Amino acid sequence: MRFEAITIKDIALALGLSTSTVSRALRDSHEISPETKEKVLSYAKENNYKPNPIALSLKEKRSSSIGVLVSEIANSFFSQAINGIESVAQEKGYNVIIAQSKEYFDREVSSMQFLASRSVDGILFSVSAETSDFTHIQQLYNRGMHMVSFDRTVSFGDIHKVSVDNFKAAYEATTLLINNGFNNIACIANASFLSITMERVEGYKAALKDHSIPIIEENIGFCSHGGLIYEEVEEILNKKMLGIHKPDAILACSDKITTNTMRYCQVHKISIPQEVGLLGFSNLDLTDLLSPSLSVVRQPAYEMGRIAAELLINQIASKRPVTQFNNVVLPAELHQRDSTRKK
Amino acid sequence: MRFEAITIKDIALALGLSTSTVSRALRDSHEISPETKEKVLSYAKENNYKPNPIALSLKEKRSSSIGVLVSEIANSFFSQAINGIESVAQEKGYNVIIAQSKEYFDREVSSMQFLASRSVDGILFSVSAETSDFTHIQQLYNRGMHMVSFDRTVSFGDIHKVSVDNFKAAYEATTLLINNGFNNIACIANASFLSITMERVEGYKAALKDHSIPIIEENIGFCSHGGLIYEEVEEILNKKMLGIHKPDAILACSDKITTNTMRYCQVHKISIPQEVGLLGFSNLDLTDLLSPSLSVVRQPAYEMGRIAAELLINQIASKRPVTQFNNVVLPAELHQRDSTRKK
DNA sequence: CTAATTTACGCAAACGATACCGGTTCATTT
DNA sequence: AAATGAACCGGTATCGTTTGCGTAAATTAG
Repeated sequence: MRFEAITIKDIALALGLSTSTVSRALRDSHEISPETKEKVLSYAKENNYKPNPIALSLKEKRSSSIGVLVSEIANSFFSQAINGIESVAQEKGYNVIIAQSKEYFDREVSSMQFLASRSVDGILFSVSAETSDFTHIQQLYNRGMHMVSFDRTVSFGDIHKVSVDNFKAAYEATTLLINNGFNNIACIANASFLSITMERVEGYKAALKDHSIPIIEENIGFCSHGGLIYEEVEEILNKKMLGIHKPDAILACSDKITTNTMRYCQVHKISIPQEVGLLGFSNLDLTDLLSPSLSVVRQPAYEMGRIAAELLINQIASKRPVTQFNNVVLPAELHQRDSTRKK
Repeated sequence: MRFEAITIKDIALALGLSTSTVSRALRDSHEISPETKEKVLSYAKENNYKPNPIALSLKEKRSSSIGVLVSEIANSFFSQAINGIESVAQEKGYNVIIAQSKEYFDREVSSMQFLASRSVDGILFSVSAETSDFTHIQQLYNRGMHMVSFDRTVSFGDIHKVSVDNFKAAYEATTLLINNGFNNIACIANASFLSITMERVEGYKAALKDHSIPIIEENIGFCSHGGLIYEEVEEILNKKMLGIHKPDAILACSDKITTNTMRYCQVHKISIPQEVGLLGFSNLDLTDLLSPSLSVVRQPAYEMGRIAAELLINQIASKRPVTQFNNVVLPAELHQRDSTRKK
């Protein structure tokens, strides 16, 4: 037994009408008599008629679904962002179809193609750690796909973007470390070409400069695969912690890097904040329960998801082609806790 | 400019063939000459032809998409499970459409209706904390919707189920607490009628019984809204911790309850494990970095998602109606850490 | 009372792809 | 030489819905 719903044809047959009359009655057309309307409407209600969205999609050339492409779902920042996206989509009657790149460029390309081929009306995306080339995105975009870039945004111009003020967040985080007495601060960031990486590293550098602290390039590390696996972060931290300029504090520039750095310190018995201070970007909601409690930059992930989804759906629903592109920049929150408080 | 893809009709027109010939050529039918096939195939490749999945869905009466209904995406267990589901779906060419109940019965019903009305081919679900009545699920199921129940399973019979051995997990967790010298153990669980709650509480009780420890009903608390918000857990813990039988250990029976219990102890300055031991179900991957490091029951969430998705997709693809229903029960992992080690 | 207009509905095409039912060539068999 | 049968391809209905157009009956205007 297959799952089958009642169709307009069934209603027409049952009531001795044509499908077009039924269709118009359901859409409350003026050229259907009140009595017929009433008959159709009540019959439809009784039999729980729901228009077939697939037939509608074929006809209207739109699917009422949006795709979301992120590097990893099981990541507090992205799952919160998806949460926001889903809430807006639900309100506006859209499906959310999710796909993951797992930080691989190839998987990003194929996932995006997958979404496009599944006729989503638009795509919300945050690029993978391996993505420095945006042609696959731009091609899709130029062919008319509605797209909104969030978090790790793209460099080309005419597209809505939603992110936090990464420069300011990193600047203030670094300043906090400096004000707490740390002066040899390492910065472990994501892949070097990502927007968030460049902005955060710039904020880090600017804070050092404004406090007359020399910028040491060896103090900056990049995780070319997003710090997704522990070993990647370990390798980079080994270079810093066993190097000549052993830092007295670390600024960890993403969720995964932060937790993996914490793990590194535990594994290698490096005490925080005595031996090294730690401040990380993180959206976990129990960073205050960690040992030590962790100073963090928290991004408004849920809000970012909501805004990005609203921009996308508005763009999809807009009659005229959109020419005004927003670059929404939200403030991040800085929470000071024990991991940056020298005894 | 709208996003438009090339269709079979375009190919037919360009090559001076009929749509049916093109269709057959693309599907490698034997009744198309090799030359024609070659022409069609190369033209299709050149112009990046992708069959329109919506048209296919309408014709074949299947959408190649599955729905996932969970209480909350931003929850480590569910995001990992969705991760597993998505990986299988990707392999088999299915979309994953997600919906959240937020632990509300009403939202579960409407979300499930939403998924059904969007013509998903099947639904993977874990019921909300408020769901004691399964008629909305059973109705959909009886109308022929393919469904697989995971984690918080349903009570009716003929349906695939995937879960962990909750009884055993709770039994062993409780036994660990007992063996570590705790003997007045509170159990804070999810809503009382959920499968996972009943099984875990039974496991807890059985362990007490087997160790000749009396079962005190006041030591058992239920979070009727899943412990999603802190205040709910706080209220229940207040009753236990300020009551007559103040427990010396707590078994927290879900992700959210575990972290909120930990938060409670911090807020109320209750030292773990000195004043109270804590062992919780949790799928966070930094419970070892908490203060103190947390003893946990960890569920194979990714694996559960994979298995559930495979069962569902196999059922969808099956020609004959499925009569054999699996009840997959996986083992959970018990990790002993400091939160259960009395000094 | 005729002519014009309105009302209320049906017919059929369209969206993209598939599949059944034919039909037209040739080559092979009796 | 006629019949059979592959081989190859086109026409068309179909999925469920919307919509432009056509048209009969009913109403109104002149």
